[in-house]
Amino acid sequence: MKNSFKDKVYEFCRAIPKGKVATYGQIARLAGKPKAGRAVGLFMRINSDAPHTPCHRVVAADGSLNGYSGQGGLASKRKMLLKEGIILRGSLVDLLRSQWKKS
DNA sequence: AAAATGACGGTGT
DNA sequence: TACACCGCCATTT
Repeated sequence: MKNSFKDKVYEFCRAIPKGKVATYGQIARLAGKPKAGRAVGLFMRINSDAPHTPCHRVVAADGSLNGYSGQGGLASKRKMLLKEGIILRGSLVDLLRSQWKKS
């Protein structure tokens, strides 16, 4: 209920536009803790995963899909990203073209 | 208060 | 590109 780091993470997570992806480190940075990427991933995992928060649009710094607690796991995540127009290079996301940039 | 946990990031090999 | 190691952090027990 507080405006804690965790809440900010979810907030930014929801701010990711369709067709774009963000890295854990980027969200952490926006939340004010550039090195808290680890914590960010932790929050994604405990999150309700449902469309409430598009945690599937969050990938690792190199574009690799590390994990997904949602249904289907990584396989489903990859599929969703592809469907949203995000370019996938094998198991890696083409960050050069699909990484979200905060205006 | 201290220890354990984990969907990370960067660097070196 | 893949793998191993270390450093960093918030939350929970």
